[in-house]
Amino acid sequence: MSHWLMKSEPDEFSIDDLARAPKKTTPWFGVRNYQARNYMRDAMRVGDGVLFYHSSCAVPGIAGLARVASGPYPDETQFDPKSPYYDPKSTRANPRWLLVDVALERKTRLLPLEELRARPELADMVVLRRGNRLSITPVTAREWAAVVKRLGRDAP
DNA sequence: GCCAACGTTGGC
DNA sequence: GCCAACGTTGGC
Repeated sequence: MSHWLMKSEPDEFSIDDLARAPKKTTPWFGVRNYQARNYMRDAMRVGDGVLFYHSSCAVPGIAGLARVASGPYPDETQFDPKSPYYDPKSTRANPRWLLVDVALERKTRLLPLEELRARPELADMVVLRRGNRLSITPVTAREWAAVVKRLGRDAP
């Protein structure tokens, strides 16, 4: 099993939105970066662990645990001219953007970016690398275990 | 709002 | 295929 960290802006789609979603599951729509797409298309497997990360907000950090819940399939928003994620160069016959479903495991306390940076055992996390902007990054088994340990119990 | 870092685009 | 210009990300 592999592990991943997936960023979402809580103003757009938060851990609470995921908790309210049908079956607590959402298609991970809107990714328009090839490397992140390739992770979803080629590397993710159903059941892989996901750290749900809140970005571009007052206190960025890990907000919950989730799982990959489907294989890859086309992101519908690329075909919708009214969507901000519309891609006129993509066709249904040859869709450019694929996604996977993500299902909530549990909401946790917020584990702030600042705390991630402060932990020596997490120092090598890809998401912490200088200049990193990838919205999906791999997480090692060791990092996953260390994060889960620090997350502790569920959010009240 | 600033700005460093990075990905993408497009002219050549 | 190079690379400058531009746009975006995302922490601060």
